[in-house]
Amino acid sequence: MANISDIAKQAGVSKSTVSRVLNGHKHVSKEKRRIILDVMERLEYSPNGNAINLSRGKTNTIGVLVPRVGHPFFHQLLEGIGLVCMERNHTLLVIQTEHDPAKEEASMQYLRDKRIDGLIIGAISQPQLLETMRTVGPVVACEDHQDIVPSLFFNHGKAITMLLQHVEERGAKTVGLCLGNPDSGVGRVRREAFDQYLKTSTLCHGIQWYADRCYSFEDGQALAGQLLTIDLPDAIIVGNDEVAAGLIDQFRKDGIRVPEDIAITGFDDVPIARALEITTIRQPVVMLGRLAAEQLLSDALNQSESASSLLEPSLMIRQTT
Amino acid sequence: MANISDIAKQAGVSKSTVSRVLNGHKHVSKEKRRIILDVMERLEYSPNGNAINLSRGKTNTIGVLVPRVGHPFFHQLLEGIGLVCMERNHTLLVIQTEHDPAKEEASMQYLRDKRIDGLIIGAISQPQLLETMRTVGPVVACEDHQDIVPSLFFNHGKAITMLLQHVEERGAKTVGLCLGNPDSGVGRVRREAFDQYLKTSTLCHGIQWYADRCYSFEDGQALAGQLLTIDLPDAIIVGNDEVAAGLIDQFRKDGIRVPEDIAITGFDDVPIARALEITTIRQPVVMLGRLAAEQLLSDALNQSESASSLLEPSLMIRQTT
DNA sequence: TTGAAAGCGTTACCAA
DNA sequence: TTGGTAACGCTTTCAA
Repeated sequence: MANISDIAKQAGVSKSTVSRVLNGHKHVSKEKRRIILDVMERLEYSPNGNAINLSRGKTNTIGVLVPRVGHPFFHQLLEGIGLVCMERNHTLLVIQTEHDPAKEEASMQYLRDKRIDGLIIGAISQPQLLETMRTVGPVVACEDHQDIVPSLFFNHGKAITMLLQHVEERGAKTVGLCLGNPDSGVGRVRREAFDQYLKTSTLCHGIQWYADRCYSFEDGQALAGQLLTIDLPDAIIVGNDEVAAGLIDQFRKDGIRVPEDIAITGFDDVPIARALEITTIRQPVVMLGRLAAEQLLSDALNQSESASSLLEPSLMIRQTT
Repeated sequence: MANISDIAKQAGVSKSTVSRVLNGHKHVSKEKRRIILDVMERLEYSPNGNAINLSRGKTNTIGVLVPRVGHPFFHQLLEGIGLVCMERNHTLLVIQTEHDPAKEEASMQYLRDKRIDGLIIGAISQPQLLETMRTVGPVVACEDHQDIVPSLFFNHGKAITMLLQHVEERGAKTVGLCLGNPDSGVGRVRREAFDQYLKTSTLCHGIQWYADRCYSFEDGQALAGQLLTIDLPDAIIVGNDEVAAGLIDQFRKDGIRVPEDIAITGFDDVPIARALEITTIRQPVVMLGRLAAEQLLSDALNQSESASSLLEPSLMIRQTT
């Protein structure tokens, strides 16, 4: 593979001059520029990205930390981030943590490493890591960690409150809760809002109606099975549409009527929620991804103060409540 | 930020020795190793990734080309690839093309660039590009381009045949077809298999029962509306579970019974297909991602001959046929 | 407008 | 077991 020296030699100029045309600098004579471009063409020259990165001290690459790209929230987030990357000529490095603390910690290495210019946190189970991360490079979170790093996130607390209010209005006296990862920022916020709401309401909750680490349709089906062995609550708030769908599916198979016997709410408004007419929360996740990426990029360029902001959810009322 | 020279100086050894402990080489005295590690700790040293990449001539990073990460097929593929990357200590660079030819072409740059060690093609609209790509670095495709590059892909033709055979056995005399992008490789293969089957069977198809560019739940609902203005076929083969779900949903709302009045099949076996009990085709997409990544990595290491292979679909018979 | 040379932070070869 | 030094391929500063 030809390198910059080969080009310089063949064109009869110095590396500096070649570098100048490479970077579109002025102050290069028309003739030399033409010769250099010719030689490049002839030798099928292509600059080495790592050398550029090393020399410039930056990579035009941003990393994003997600537990799993298959999860609807995260792949929508990735899509938004990816779009901004395209527009602004950046590259997207995806780090899947599978909620593994060790992997979360290892991800910091990329930043330290200088292999990425900045990092977007999709979700993190050890927020304390953020303290160190932000000393290593620009970080933006898509969960509420605004006391530590700039954060853009949905008002999950408000969403939970809206759901509880809604099922209560529909006449529920008892309510269950099913979360994904209870240790994530989102998990904790949801849990807190749930507990908070109950304190000021006559709605009842008992530990037998609590579950977590439910992520899939099948997890929902399994949960339905468990719930059937006890008295059902009047309503259950589920942190994810697919899990809600699994619950509904299994309940109906077992002759439990939704919403008459139990009201069920989902989260995210993915297609399955529309198909099953699930009452759920809609959030513009792709947009969140875009905003986070834009924030990070302008941050990395010191173009603006880093700010946090809270995006509002909307309640989609359908047939399961 | 401390670099390797700083460490060497403070530890009173040469860069070479530091490099040796960094890479876990033997032939370093216990004592020096300890001193060096101490200094590293004290200075919070972290090696520069770009320098390593440049020096080694490789990055332990693989790229993957997808139209859109939000599409179910592609995010499942990404998930599989991502898992292998984790296991084998590699990093995943995601390139979203949005079907844009210019972006597909630009993606080659990463390979040329040496910023990635290999490239996985999720989908590409200009297969001729692959000719050049494979001269630039290792490439594996997840569509059928086996005449050009190693390819791992599903047998879509077989899947269509299985579906047609199944609905015919169930008594269908007339059948419709609904595709996504008819110009994609997958679209063409499916169409061809469909036409082929009809030639050797008494099943009937008419142009009024054909549709394409249907991608979403809503597209399915709209299609149901259109079909209702004409005589329904006995069965319809739909290229995507979400579209099938939309069809079913709208039909049921309009009092059409599925499968009695019309049998409907989907494709992909995503959660919505399980929720609605849709007869569909299951393809282990995450596994395809894993296999492709493993193929690429062993390829990049010259560990094996590059081979292509055809993965078999399975028919999931449920309640809509 | 051009070129020489000093980085950038590693690895790896060759001697010692 | 160690160290010196030449790569790796580019950018950038300083002089000319």
